[in-house]
Amino acid sequence: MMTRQMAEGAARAAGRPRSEKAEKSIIEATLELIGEGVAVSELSIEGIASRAGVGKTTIYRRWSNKEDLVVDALTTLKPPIPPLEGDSVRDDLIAYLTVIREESRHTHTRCIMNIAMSDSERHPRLAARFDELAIQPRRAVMAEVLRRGIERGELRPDLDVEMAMAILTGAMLWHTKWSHRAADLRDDLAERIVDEALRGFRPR
Amino acid sequence: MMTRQMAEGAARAAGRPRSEKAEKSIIEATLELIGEGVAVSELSIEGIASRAGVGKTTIYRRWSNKEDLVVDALTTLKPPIPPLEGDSVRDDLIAYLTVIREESRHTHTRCIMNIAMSDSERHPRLAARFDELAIQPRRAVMAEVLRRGIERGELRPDLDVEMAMAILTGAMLWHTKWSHRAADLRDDLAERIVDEALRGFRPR
DNA sequence: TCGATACGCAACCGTCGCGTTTCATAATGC
DNA sequence: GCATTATGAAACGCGACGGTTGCGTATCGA
Repeated sequence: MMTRQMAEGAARAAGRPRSEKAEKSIIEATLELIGEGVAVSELSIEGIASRAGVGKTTIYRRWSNKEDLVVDALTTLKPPIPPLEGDSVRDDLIAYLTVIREESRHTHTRCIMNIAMSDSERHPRLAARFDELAIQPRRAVMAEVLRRGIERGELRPDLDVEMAMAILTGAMLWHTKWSHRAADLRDDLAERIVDEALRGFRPR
Repeated sequence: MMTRQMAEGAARAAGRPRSEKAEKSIIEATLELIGEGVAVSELSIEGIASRAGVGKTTIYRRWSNKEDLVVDALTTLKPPIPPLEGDSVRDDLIAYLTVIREESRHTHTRCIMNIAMSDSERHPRLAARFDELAIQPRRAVMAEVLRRGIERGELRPDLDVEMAMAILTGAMLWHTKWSHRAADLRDDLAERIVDEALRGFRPR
């Protein structure tokens, strides 16, 4: 991994090997802090070290700067992509949006998203990583659902898949971010979004 | 203004009055820095003072902390809401989304939005202010357009206005934030979003 | 056993921002 | 003129953090 500090391949293990546990707890602490709403610029190596029960040295030995560490930390995020094999496009989309909604309920996810969005200007590498790990896989899943729907004849053959994804995902994000009336966040939100959107997506 | 440091009403002007110019340049500098992508947590009074050509004292005399200052700065934002009196819902919506799109092209707007979104967890007052000044007026305009459309019979009478707004605005935000293919950001983006969305919004 | 490397910890220096104070100066009312 | 208040500039002590170094210890291969 480019961002890592040497001691990966060659190097010959001559002395005490690096503690796998230390590394894990460092990354864990980093993700925890991020999950608690600490912005990248506010993350301090000292804070991470103390949270991880680790010396600063141990961190600097592995990563030469904060951004490298955060990039590696994000890498460990394995977003669970739900398998969508329902009977209909409607079922799959509702299941998908429900997952998105549940995720964005948790502060952890929200903070990570915030970082991805707000620090994207100043930390393009972070943004790229986040996109690669979190956004793209979901896009792929959703695109596949929509394509299947087109094949099955549930959706218009000329449907712009990208546009459809933007409408569905955008509507959900908008609601979870800016909704002001509790009524808009009812449990059937995903269902209502999908039903409204599908009106225009189905063949006429 | 609650957040302001006294010397507003009573107090009797006994000595040298506070410089109106200094106050303006402080707020201006604050907005400039925010516009350049500096997060609230990274904003420093010193930085603002030096940018504004002002002593720190002058700032502390007026605001007791950073957040108060930023709140006041945001207050001066007067988002221009375009008058939407087109011939059709389609025209109005396209005009509206085009404005949103143009705004989000400019780094200034993007950064302010970033702050509003990412700092909303830690600075609820900021988020509330931003919502009041930037979000709500736009929501109102768009809701009015949609309601007019319903009255005119251009839109389904049972259309959920909130949902429609979420779909339209969400789709545009999603595109401008996460779009990866240049093709998705073509000049006719607003038009394409509106046309796709309206398919489901019109009476059948 | 020995050399090498990693470990946690503490100390270190340099930088930066905060919030305060002091200073000479400028603008106002009496 | 005189008292009063504001101004920009500079400096203060303080704490947080970065990044480095040394210490004593732990864990590896040879």
